[in-house]
Amino acid sequence: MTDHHILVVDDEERIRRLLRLYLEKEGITIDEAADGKEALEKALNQDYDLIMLDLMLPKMDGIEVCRRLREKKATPVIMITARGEEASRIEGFEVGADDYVVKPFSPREVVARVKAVLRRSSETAYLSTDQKPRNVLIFPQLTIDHDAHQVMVNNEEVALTPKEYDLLYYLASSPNKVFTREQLLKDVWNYEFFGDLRTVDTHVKRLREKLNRHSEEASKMIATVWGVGYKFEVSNE
Amino acid sequence: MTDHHILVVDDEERIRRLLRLYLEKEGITIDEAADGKEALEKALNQDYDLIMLDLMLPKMDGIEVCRRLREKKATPVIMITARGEEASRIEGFEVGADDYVVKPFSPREVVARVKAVLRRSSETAYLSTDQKPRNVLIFPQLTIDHDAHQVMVNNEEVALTPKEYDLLYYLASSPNKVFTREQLLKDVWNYEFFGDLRTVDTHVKRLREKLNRHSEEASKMIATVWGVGYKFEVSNE
DNA sequence: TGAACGATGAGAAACAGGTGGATCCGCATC
DNA sequence: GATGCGGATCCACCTGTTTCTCATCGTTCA
Repeated sequence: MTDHHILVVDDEERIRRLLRLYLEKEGITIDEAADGKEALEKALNQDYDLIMLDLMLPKMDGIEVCRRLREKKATPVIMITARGEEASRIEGFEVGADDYVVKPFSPREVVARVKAVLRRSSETAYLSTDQKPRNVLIFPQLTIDHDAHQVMVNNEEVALTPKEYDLLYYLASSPNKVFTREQLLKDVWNYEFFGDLRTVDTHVKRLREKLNRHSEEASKMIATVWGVGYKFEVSNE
Repeated sequence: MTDHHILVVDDEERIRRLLRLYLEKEGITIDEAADGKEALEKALNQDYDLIMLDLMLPKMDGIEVCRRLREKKATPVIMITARGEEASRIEGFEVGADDYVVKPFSPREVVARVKAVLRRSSETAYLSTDQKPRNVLIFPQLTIDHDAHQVMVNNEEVALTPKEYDLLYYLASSPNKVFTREQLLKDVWNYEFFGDLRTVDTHVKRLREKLNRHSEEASKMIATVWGVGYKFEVSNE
């Protein structure tokens, strides 16, 4: 994921900063625009790899920006919509948006979608739709099939709740990397959640519990790092 | 599905844009024409793999375009008709259309038909007409014959309404992959529908109900993924 | 040993899915 | 052009699940 350049359009400075924060971590270069007019100008004058476009904008709404952009360019667009704007969302697809995220979003989710769109736009030329590689993480003992949203331990399915799944998937996506509780709350939960750090503990506990039912080994993969946080540990021999 | 080139003919810009959107995602190159005259000119001067042709067009209607085209070329044609123009549809077949879709169509349906025609025309060279591979999905307990638009459970036919069928077929086309309600509405419903997410639930419910009448097993194939959506689940041994 | 930190359990609150019925719409029939 | 019908959609209640918090108990390590 190198050398990408994307334009973030939102009237709330807070949201722009948040997106910048997470996307720059991925090595992506960010430009910003705060209203529809500015967005369209920049989008037309620069060749972005992707535009993240809020639906409600001063001066010109996201739909209109997208429509006018499409008259000239095929730059991929991810729409950002608030919950309850579903109707306009669909209109967004008609106008040529490639994906959308609903506010409040979790940073993790956004990064995943951005990557997916960037990947897709570079693949689309040579990979036909029905043979896309499946999105699967495989470890000894444990497999996470992200398309099926399914976790297998020793070939038995482990039934996880959404948060448990999200947490496991997040940790397992960066094996052996420690995350603080703060980081986990920020990335796995959405940005409006300012909850208790101990909430993470509770989820870790139940995750271990459920994994443990199928294999004691597997439950040990969620390792506590004293004084720091948690990591998904994979022995490397 | 590589390297195809198709011509989209419709006087409504919105429809052209919509088709472009979904077909380009499949890696297909699109040309557009807005009236019958322009369409015929382009169709004669270029070698398209397929022409999508609206029936009602300014300057020259789709039937006429098709008839004149056929005097010179055998380019496959899919007719686009509005509901209520069924009679002309038949005329379309007489004139040499290969298939038709009725407006408003669902993106999924169009893409499927386009692919089918493209596949057929590349096969037709070496495959005789009556031994075309049938379009059938087979699972333990459940078979979906897409050509016959027929669903069998334990060798008994299950009578489904159109939406129920579309939904089942869509899910079953990507076994074990989870779809959110948003995705399902976007792909299975037509482009004019901006409805309630829970509508999906209702259809799932009735689908399960009907499948369940024939086999409890089969109805369990439509699995709920809590907090995410639905998937068509096939156990994998 | 004690101070800091993690694990745990229980309960309240929020949330999501199932369900049945009301309503709407297009179509066919009379 | 009224009526009936089946399918699609919407709505709101109900129920079971999930999430979050908080207090307490255990553990780690200087």
